[in-house]
Amino acid sequence: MPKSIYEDIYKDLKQKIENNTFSYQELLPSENSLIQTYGCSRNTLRRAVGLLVNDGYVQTMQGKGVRNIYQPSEQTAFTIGEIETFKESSARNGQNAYTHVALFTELCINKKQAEITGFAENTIVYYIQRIHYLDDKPLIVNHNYFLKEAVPGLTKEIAGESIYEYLEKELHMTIVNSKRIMTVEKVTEIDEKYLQLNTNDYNCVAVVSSQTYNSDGVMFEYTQSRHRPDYFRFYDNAVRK
Amino acid sequence: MPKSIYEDIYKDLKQKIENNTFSYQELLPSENSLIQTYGCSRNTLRRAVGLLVNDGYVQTMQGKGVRNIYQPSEQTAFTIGEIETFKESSARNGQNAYTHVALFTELCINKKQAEITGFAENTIVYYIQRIHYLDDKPLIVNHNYFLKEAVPGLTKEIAGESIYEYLEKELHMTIVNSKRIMTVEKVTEIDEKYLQLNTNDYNCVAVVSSQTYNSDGVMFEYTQSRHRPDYFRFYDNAVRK
DNA sequence: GCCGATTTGTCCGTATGTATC
DNA sequence: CGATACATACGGACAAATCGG
Repeated sequence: MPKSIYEDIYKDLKQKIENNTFSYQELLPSENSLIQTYGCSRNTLRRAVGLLVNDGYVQTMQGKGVRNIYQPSEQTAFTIGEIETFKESSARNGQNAYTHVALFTELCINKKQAEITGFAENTIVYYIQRIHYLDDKPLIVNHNYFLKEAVPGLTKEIAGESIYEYLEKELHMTIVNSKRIMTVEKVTEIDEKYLQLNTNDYNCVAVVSSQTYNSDGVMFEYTQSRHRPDYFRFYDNAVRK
Repeated sequence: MPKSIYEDIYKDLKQKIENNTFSYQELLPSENSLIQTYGCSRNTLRRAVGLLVNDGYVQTMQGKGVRNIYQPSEQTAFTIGEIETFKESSARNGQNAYTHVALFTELCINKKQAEITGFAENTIVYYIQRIHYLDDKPLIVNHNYFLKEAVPGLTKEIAGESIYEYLEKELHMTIVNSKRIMTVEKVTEIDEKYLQLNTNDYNCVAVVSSQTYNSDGVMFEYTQSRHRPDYFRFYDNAVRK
């Protein structure tokens, strides 16, 4: 069931680029010819191409054309860059994922936690500690705070599978956007315990803190993900306005 | 000299949001009323709003309206998230910046360097080592590789000021996009020397590797920025498609 | 639950401007 | 200079989601 035309065109072009239909630095067919092939309007096609620009796949040049600047990223243990779950991301990389739930409890946000998470004081949340394994190697320690009233019926069992799958399929919640901050922090005792880090080797972890909003505009999740530094990569493409 | 209407509207709305014209979680005026106030077409207005969505400033909800979800970020030593120079960024944060050029030389890319940088073997580049200070504190060690033929006339003196200012104002080059990868790496001898790091404290640095393209579609720069972990922050906003 | 008004989302056609070749 | 290609802007039409009566 196709949702929108521009999305279909975007996906089609994206796949063509990934399959090396166009070689690196080659110009794509012009807007007009793509309009012909897809039988759509100019705006619609431009919208699709705009998404590719954001992805860093192509570069548009006024008067010249659209240049393919896609280079397949070298194989890597773990990549981010969009909102995607651990399960999705590991499946995409063809690896074997497993999640261990170390803690599942309710919590009433205190003043200090309110400052960190962005939840109001005295809010009731589920606090979950999870460790994500990839090919039997512990890579990430996750500290999740979910607004209780926004995620009713969440259980430890669900947390062991995929929370987002539950939210989207069962609760029909739509995740819209996620603000993230990347930092580097000293290893804590918890990190050391679960990530099996030798502090003579690395004494830091890569930390991604995120606030996630649903389609009702409520921030329903604060998560701190603490990554093994040697398996952490964060891809990004910046476009100068 | 205003460039485009949608950009002006975007900047105006952005500023209004930053100045708390709308409170957190409040709905902005509807599209129709904004069209009236700006006297523009619907598409133009929607384009401006779309940029705010990408910035994580607002969230659009079909049938409801546009909600302000901007929260001013706590004061921080150094932030990235767009293409901006060290000079711009430090000025924005109201701090005193200084750049020391430790090395300025020409280099012929060998096989190993080709793999790292993405430049072809035997390419001639300028290789520059720079240390960025903020309020007399060394924060970043930069390893720049600039394609020589793309940046003629680059000197050590320019490198001490702002290379990008030179590229844009003197050479009239337009920087278009920049692919970046964030990782965490062990401290090297060079890092230790220049960043005055105590390895008992932190033995890692935050590394941002970037490939930058100009409007001719040439990758003219590869840079590896090695940041003091305690002053490093990377902001990002992901929008689910 | 239905209906109409409001609001955002998608799509189209067209006109004009600007950069490149 | 003209042809080509992307960039901006406008106006209109219909769809989908929301909300209030």
